[in-house]
Amino acid sequence: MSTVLAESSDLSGAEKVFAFFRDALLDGSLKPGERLLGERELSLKLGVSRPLLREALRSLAMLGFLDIRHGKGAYVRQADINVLSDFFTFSLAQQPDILDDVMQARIAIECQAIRLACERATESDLKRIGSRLTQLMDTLHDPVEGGAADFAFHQAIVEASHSEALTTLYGAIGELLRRSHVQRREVTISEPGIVDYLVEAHREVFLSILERDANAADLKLRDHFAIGDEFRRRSLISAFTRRPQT
Amino acid sequence: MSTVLAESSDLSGAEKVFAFFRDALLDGSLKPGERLLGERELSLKLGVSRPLLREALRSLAMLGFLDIRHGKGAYVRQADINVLSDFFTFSLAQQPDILDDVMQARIAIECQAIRLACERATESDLKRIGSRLTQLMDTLHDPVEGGAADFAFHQAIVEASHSEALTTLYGAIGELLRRSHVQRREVTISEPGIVDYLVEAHREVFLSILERDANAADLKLRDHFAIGDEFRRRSLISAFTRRPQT
DNA sequence: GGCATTACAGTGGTCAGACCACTTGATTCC
DNA sequence: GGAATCAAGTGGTCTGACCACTGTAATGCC
Repeated sequence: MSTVLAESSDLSGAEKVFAFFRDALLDGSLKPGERLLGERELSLKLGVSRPLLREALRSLAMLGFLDIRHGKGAYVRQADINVLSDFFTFSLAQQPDILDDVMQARIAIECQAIRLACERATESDLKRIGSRLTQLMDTLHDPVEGGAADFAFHQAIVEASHSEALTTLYGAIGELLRRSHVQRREVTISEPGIVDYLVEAHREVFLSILERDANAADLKLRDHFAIGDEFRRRSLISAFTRRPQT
Repeated sequence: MSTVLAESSDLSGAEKVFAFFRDALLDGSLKPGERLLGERELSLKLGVSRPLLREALRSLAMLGFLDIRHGKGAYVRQADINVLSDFFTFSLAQQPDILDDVMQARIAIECQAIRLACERATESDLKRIGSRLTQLMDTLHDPVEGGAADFAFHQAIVEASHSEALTTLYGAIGELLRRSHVQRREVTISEPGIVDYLVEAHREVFLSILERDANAADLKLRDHFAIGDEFRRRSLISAFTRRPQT
């Protein structure tokens, strides 16, 4: 570390801090699981202010290299696929028309997840899905809460897959999906038959998991999505039909 | 933004800031190329201290979403997915278990993508997939190049889906998938019948896209994955059977 | 009038010191 | 022995100050 300081006479404070971490991680003096010095002590050692050190620590935590615990300290961690979460939320948010297209990612993940859920779901998983289904039934007439409950139901299915990759990817686009759910609810809320559809479709999806037939569950879920699209299409046609009379 | 502030009475300062950026990017009020308010003004608007805002800004800059210029301001930039691939190369190389689970993400994305490719693939897409198939055929006996060509073939299918969400997700785990391909090739290279299987399976997948039957293509691809798993399972059994004789 | 220099406003970069919230271990009390 | 309290050390956040950079406007010189 004294070597780093000797070399860093022309580095900015931030560069100095990042160089310290880069070198320590690469030369193995900092390993996963190890705890860093406290912020006050480390900022003194590195010759920078504590807020500046915090900027660097927060950045490294966001990149998944550190795990910062309030009251305990900062720990070096093995970065894993969970770091995807923040990146995706911001990355996909910058794409135009993402709320429509993200539906494809949703279908991809959920249809594979429900197959796995048929094989892997525990009693605890099934209870949670059932509970989310109840909550969904209780919020059918409210687009915002209903959309959120709808998302939570589907998320419970993905979690029942017990695939870290699928769960993480789904979580990464979770905010986009929740917004997509709410948007679809708002658009279709006045369509005749929508409430009956929501009740039946979600109940049948749940039953298909209980029956543990992966192919049937996949098909049932795709039907759910296709009919949802049909309601949305009808709603758009209705809106178009009504407009010239306004 | 006032809505965000009204909702955020129980959020920490940092959470408030990140929620602001997430929402601004999602609702399009912040677009790539746009300049943020100055730190002093923005921290006042968000009701947080300037050092705290700087922590968030530095983090977002590290992730590639902002470009901070001394004396000029901070600008929103389009995140580059290649940043994440580099990150994976460095960070996940030590996590062998991820290669198995990420297969579920691969199946999810590819099976949905191939359905869309049957509907949406252009002549140019089909040409590219065909060209990748030829390359795959030319590298059957080399695990490294063959694995890479195999990955490129599948990636071309995902691109032919013309879904930004699927393409982005696939690209982000692309390095992991390429490694997974190579690993599977290395493990199965000595299995009898592997070459014939690789030839037939990939040709049939390509033909299924040409026939534009989404359900059949999905099934064909799942068969491809299942048989690949069988070869891998056989290879593991062979290795186990041979070991006691060594 | 055109060019060069200087000053100023606004920007980010960093600092010191203070206070709040959380965690953990030690001590005291019942 | 168990529960409650306290203290030390941790991270989380704040205020206010000053430094470095950028760009524009004003001023002076030719």
